[in-house]
Amino acid sequence: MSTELAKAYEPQEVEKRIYDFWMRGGYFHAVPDPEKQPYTIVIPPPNITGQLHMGHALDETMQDILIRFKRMQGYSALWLPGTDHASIATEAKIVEAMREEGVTKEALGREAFLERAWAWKEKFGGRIVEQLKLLGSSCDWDRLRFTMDEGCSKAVRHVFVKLYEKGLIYRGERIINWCPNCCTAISDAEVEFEEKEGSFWHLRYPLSDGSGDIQLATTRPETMLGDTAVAVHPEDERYRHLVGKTVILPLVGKEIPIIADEYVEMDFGTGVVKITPAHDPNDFEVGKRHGLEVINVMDDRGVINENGGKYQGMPALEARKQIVNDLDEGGFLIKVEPIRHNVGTCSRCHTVVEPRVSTQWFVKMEPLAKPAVDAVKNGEIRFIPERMDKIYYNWMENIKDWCISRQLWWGHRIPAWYCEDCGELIVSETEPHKCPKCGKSDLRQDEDTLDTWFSSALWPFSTLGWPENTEELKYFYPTNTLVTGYDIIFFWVARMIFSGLEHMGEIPFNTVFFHGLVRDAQGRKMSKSLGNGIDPVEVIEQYGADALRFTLVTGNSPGNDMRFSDEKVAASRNFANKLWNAARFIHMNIDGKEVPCRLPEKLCLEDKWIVSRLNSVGREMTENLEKFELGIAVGKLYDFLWDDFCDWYIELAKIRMAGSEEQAQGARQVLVWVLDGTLKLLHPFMPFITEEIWQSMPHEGEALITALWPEYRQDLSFEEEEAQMGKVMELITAVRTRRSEMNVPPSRKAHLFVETPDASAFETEREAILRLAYCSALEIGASQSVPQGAVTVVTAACKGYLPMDELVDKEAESKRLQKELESAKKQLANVEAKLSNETFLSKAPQNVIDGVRSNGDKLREKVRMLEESLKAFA
RNA sequence: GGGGGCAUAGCUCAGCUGGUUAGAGCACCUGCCUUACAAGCAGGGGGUCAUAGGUUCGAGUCCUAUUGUCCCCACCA
Repeated sequence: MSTELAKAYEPQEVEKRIYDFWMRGGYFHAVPDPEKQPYTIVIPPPNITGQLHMGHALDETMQDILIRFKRMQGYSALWLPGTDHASIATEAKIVEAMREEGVTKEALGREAFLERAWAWKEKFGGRIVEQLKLLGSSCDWDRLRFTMDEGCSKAVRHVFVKLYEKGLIYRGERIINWCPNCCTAISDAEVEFEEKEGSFWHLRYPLSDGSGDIQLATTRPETMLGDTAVAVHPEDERYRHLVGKTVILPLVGKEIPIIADEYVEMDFGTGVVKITPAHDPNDFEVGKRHGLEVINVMDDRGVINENGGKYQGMPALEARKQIVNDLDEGGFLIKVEPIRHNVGTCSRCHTVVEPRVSTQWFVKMEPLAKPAVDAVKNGEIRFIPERMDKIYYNWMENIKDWCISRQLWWGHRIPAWYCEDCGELIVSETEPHKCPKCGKSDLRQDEDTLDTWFSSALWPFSTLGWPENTEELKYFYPTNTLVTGYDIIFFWVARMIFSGLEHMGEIPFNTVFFHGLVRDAQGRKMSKSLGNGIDPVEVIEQYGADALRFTLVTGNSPGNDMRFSDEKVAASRNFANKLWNAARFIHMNIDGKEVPCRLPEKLCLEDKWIVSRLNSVGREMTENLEKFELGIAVGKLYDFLWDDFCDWYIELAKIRMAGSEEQAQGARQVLVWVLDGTLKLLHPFMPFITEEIWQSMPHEGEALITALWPEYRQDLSFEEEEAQMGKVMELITAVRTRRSEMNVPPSRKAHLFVETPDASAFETEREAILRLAYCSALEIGASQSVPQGAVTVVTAACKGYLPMDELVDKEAESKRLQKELESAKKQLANVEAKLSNETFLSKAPQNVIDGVRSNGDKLREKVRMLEESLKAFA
């Protein structure tokens, strides 16, 4: 960078070059280092099929900020990257691509399909990684992992076998959620309820003894083919006499019992429920209690099977039509009502889920959930924001067993084999060659694969080499912070917690930092169907990665959703540009000169002020960052850089640049030093521009990314000077305001008289006042004889007069002073009321009382001065 | 049915453990090309902090209720 460069910061060229520089330097690589403390973040692995979206951008930005911060603080900071195979999502995409070629999975066969899938992974798995780099993510790319790589797969098999042997994984026939489109079982967490318009069919089931009928209603008439009972509430007087009797199931002609079960709600509908154990979770439970037969009437594709009689071969919806029609003709249909009800859909494809009895693999959750709840309750793991605790408890405490088998090919194949000969089930980490029971070698591996979240649950330790006890695992586990969206607390966070506790005997991370969703400018969720998604890559191209990052963390608090708009990015870009130009200004003044990045021996008032401000901003930011208040932290630096450094300090420095060489050199060094500190504090948020500028400035060390984070220094805290400078700034602002109100252009300078009991600060900053308050001359003293009718400005520390008689509307000026006096008096009255309040004085902390007292003193002085000025008009 | 978030300037939002006169960005108004930056500079207007109670010396901040709004979980056939 040099002064010849563009007036505006151009990120496009800089970012690529700086990222290469970091990569070449190996700065992202973290190793176990006994001299340092470890700090670890594992990335929430993005799907290999995915493209970078704003959610990722937010997620990665937060992680990168934390990692860069910790790295600069001297930790061995590991950010471990990787990607997820996303079994169901990826398989669906591949199948879809194949359909366009006219190829089906079945025609291709398992092996050939998997070849395609791996090719797909090679082709697209790298894309998202490249996009993460555009954001500036300082991941340790040497450690890039994939949930289906050898190590992770080994961990998966190990865990499966271990849990099976402990009895925590079992295979069994249960009612599960079946997606007829994806053609696989899915877990409860993968079902999304959507409110849909439906119909409520009221039916009549005749009693077998011919004594009448019983009426009930259903939203899914096609399941009646599998009805094995009709249920009423045991205390329902209306039906008590019917319990134990049977009805003839219409269309099927089978005799089924009327049973009593408390599950039935008397007040809902007719108080009679048809029971279909094979196709409804509640009915399944009822069926178990009453020993009812379970008749599955649908196949994998949601087509009526051989149990459906004449309806066999019809897809469910078609069967529904036909059945309703037949019921009507048979006189079994009473009426049809429209109804809005919640329907479970597949979270991936939004097909209506079919509850269905099927043999699947499950993880027994209760024993795993308990310690996982305790870890959060006892504070070992902390959620930010805290309210996420409740969501977590609520889920974990009502958890059902986790269905982990999927009828898919892309994923970790279940390490279970069946002996074709004796039927023995063998669960093993490695492929068995003969049956341990009968000794035959005719073994067949289970066809199913595991839920994709089964492998991601192991991510914090499988990526560090587990089940081997590697150096990395010992050093970096447990990890420190997990950054993720609140939407995957169940899918992922909860499962990592119980997995870590179960397999490592230790929590996987101590803090979970949740962020919200990035919404569009109108507050809508970004989605493909709405077409309102904003591509982070395009934003980076237009405004730069730093501007995007800054936008994503500014002005929002943990766990809350945020709106994203072009205007916000533009504002962030402007901030980057502001910094760029401050650096250009400094270059103008130091290029060709010997200026070390070191404070000069002698600091003047404004130097001490800015140094002290930077010092305390640094301390506050450190505190904020440690509390994960990223937005607050960066906000403070924004104000410091823009308001204090640019608008005041640089303006003040210009005066000294034109002064003696000694003055100029002092200013140059302070400029360089303060900029250096600012760049360090800003680096985690805006890594590219800060590194670029830092490299061009006098500095110590080879890269900003590894520079030391500024520590608070007591010797650089100058409270008195900050107060003195404050007085001067207040006067300058007051004069500017008065001039502006009178529409006096800066070109028209005026004489300024300053009356103050303590002139020292004003004397010290004489030149600054002259220049920044647009003065032609300046007189400072304990008292001033001022020409009649001068404009008055009153601050807490002084009174200023501007003899601009001809511009002054005497009456208006008098009124204005009167108004200002009243306001000051009102405030003073407030303060005095407080100070005469005994309970306030006895109960409020001393520092608050002192604050009020000193404010009272200031106000009294101000009132006095205003009254005096007003007299001049009388 | 259960749980939670949000409600602060025209708009988008900050406001950490309660403590002087409630802030920012954008938008708006006025004046400035003051040789770092017009993506800028200097000023300005604009808020009874959703409503009603309560706790407290003191409430945007804590408690209760109400209204509006968004979300999560469960799910009635």
